[in-house]
Amino acid sequence: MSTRRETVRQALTGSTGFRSAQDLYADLRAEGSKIGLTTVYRALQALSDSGEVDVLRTDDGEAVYRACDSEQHHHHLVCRKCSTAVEIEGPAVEKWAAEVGAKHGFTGVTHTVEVFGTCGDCSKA
Amino acid sequence: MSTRRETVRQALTGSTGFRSAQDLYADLRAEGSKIGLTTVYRALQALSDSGEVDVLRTDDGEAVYRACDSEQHHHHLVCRKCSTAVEIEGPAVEKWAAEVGAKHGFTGVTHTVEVFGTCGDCSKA
DNA sequence: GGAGAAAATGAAAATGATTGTCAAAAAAGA
DNA sequence: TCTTTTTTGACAATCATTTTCATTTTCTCC
Ligand SMILES: [Zn+2]
Ligand SMILES: [Zn+2]
Ligand SMILES: [Zn+2]
Ligand SMILES: [Zn+2]
Repeated sequence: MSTRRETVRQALTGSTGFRSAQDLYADLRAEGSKIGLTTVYRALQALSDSGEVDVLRTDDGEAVYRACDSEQHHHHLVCRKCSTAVEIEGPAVEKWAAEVGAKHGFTGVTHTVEVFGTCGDCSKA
Repeated sequence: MSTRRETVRQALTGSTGFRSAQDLYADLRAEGSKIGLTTVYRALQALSDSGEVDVLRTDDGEAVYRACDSEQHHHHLVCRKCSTAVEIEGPAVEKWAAEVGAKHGFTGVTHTVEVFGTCGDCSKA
């Protein structure tokens, strides 16, 4: 249990939205940490592999991470402006995805589902 | 109506799966075209902007494109191995996404939904 | 058809996120 | 403490994508 990995985890937990590796690195450095960029990437990789954090890609392909409350399978409602996210569930979607996959003879069916919009706070500005 | 853009469009139409810019460029050069990589990128950008082709991101962040039959909003069932894709629809998902967005006070709600798996042909190998 | 303006093209350089390398520093074990 | 293993971080290398910019190809008007 490296302390670095813990540092990154906490930096993520401190945010309600999705954050990029570069973002987190800048924040950590700004608050005095001597952590290296490579280490931030490695920590996020590990956290992501172990399922402790969720990852998604922004429109321009950048990977962003989030330490979600739920350990179970879920999806996100993400604000386009501030990147704040709400964890959401959709049983109907789960079933639909599995069925449509099976219907076309696909195996090992998985899915990615993300909902985007502008959150209440950002809508006012 | 540049002939280059048409060339790229046809290269895409010739494939049933999602293709990357680099892929298409390699193919076009292989078949004798003198097209430049920059032009392929520009053509795909334009086709994507005008909604003529669909775009999605692979796990490693690479953008891949597809010239779909349907002009209407739809989603895809994509093979993880060969990238072949089937156009699918899910009215229930559309409604669910809009509702969950509204319920949390989000405006301008959109969504991305993709289903992945191994297609029948690839499953045999 | 031809001259000049405007748009399209592509080679090469620049960008920017992510990954690889490798030697130093820290942690774990004996 | 001494040795071995793991973690770390500066730096270089990758690689898709974007910018630049000069050249070529269209368009427009005569
Ligand atoms: Zn999540
Ligand atoms: Zn799901
Ligand atoms: Zn499509
Ligand atoms: Zn939809």
